[in-house]
Amino acid sequence: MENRNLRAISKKANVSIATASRVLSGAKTVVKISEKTRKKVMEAAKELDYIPNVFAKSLRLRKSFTIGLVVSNIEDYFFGPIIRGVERNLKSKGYHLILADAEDDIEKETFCVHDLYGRMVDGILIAGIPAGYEKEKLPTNERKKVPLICIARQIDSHLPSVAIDNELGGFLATEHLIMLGHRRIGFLSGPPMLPDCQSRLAGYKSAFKKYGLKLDKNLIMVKNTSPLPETGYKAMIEGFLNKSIKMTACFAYNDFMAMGAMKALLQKGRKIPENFSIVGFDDILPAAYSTPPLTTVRQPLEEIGRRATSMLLNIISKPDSDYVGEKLVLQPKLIVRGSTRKI
Amino acid sequence: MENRNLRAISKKANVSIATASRVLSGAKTVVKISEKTRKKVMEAAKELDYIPNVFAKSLRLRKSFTIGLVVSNIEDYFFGPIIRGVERNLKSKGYHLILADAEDDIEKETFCVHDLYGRMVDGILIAGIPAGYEKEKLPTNERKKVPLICIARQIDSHLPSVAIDNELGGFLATEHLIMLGHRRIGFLSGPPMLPDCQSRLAGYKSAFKKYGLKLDKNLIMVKNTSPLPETGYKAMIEGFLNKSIKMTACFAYNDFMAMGAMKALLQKGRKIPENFSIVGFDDILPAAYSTPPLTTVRQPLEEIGRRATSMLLNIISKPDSDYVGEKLVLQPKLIVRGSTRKI
DNA sequence: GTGAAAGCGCTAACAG
DNA sequence: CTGTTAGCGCTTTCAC
Repeated sequence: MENRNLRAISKKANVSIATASRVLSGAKTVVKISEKTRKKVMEAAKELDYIPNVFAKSLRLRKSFTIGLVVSNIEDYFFGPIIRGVERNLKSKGYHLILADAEDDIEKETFCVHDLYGRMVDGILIAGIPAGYEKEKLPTNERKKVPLICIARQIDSHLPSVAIDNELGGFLATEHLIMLGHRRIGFLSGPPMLPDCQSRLAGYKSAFKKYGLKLDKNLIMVKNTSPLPETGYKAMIEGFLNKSIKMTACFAYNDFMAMGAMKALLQKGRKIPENFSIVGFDDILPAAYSTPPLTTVRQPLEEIGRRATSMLLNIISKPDSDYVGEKLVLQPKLIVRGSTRKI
Repeated sequence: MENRNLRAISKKANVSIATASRVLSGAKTVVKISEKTRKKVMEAAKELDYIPNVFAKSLRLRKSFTIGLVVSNIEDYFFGPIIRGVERNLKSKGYHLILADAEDDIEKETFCVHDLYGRMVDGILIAGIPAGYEKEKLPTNERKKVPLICIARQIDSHLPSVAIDNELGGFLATEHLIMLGHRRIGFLSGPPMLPDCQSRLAGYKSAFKKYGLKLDKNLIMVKNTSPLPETGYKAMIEGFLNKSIKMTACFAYNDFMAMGAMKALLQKGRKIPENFSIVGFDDILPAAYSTPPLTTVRQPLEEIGRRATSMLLNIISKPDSDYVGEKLVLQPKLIVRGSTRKI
């Protein structure tokens, strides 16, 4: 009654443990088994309500059928669709997901990754490195040969990654505002150390260049805290509203910051989009439900999660393949809503 | 080089495997070990960069140091803080979190729980059962004796739970509107089968009763899909704006639905709070950043996650305690912002 | 204080 | 086609 293991089944079915294992452990074995014994075993398993012991299996196979996902901040809605993409893909392939939250702290990020190694995960996905990371601090995969992929934020290292072209995204957002006639366009920056923030800024700059606009440092608003609404709110007040700078539009690092900025603008009597246009980034769920609905640059978040997972599982199944530095770059898409207007 | 296990360490330190285990496996053992050998072992472990094999350990100890968390819909921001509360608490105690997303589907929910059993988790947390669940379908913990706790949505069964007093929350929201002079107050319902939705509705009704208002079925707007912005948007249009019903305010099942409803109201020319007041529920992150900022009933989400985790770990450590039906009920809190006003 | 050895449940040679 | 057997790495009696 106590032990629902292969031995119990083999006894009940009058076969050897090995045979029971062959029947129950799935298709892999090339060995053929007679229908009779197969049935006997299956029935015994059903009767005993057999659940294979994953630890014994993992111990034996040196494989955990588990991958770890570290998100930089679980409170950021940005990760919801990514997690979903990862989880769906994983589930359909019999893998499990161990989730770790770095709480936007680089020390915790490092701890999480180390911890995951100890958990013997077959692979690791890192979604959104916290600001302030240093390449050297990020635990590499050398030691344990556990493949590691970066999601949604490229890291200019030897690690493979799946992300959109952030520079193009920044360009599209800025170009959209330029096309609407804006000239004094701000950049509501996320944490400057974030590689994707740098890329979006680069896109912003290249749009300025292409259309012959002059860069002005006063147009760049920075507040070096997590890219949440509060940060956008403060950056907008301190970097623009409390100063006497001319600005008719801005491009925000992400939707969350844009939402915070919109609140600040409205409080100070600006009307969006009549007086001020704003473009976000990501297209998180509430972006379409803000007032006015937010024009933004969409990232295919679920797809990013899904494809990163496929890439990872692929690497896992072919451990000798040379995936170092492989990068998958997806395309962002401008979604025009109500927060931008012709000047 | 290959094997970084206890055997390697014991060889390097010239001790037995047993001794190495005693030193490295932590405090539990009452046996004393001389400082000398302890040091030898520790050094060897450090040199080899030893990571204990959790599978061997779990196999031996019949314990996984892992708990499973099933969320009904990872896209719902509602779960972010809950996950954080769970994860933080777990991490500090050396446990890991396997996350499963039920995608608001009761079949998947069931699958997830079964799957988690197979994963030998030491306990399970279920956050937000999807609508349409049936008590019988929810896998019970009888079989495997794996403790299972419901979070944020009480289920009127024998399962322990941690949640707020939803009826009180519904009462507070409705009372607030009544105090502001509203009499024709709607209820923007979530999926009616959801137990917390029923409780909030009950609170709404009891406020009506207490203040002598008359219930009117026309005031209840229902759209039986996941409680996301889109659902609130449609329910408001179909249940109110397209009809000729008198209504000056409404209480929404949650913030997400409130946001959708606000969009619908604004599109039809209503002004919030001048023409129409609305109260949400949960106080998710963007609630404070909507236009106008949303008056809502706050749930202490992170605390719920944290306390449910403590409860679960407690049960795990004392498997014989009688926790059946234990319920922890926390208090909701009305947060008044800008979406409600005197009539 | 320390070591030898059994065994957790499973899979994969190797025999037969 | 099926059975025997040797471990995977760890903890834990039981000796000494």
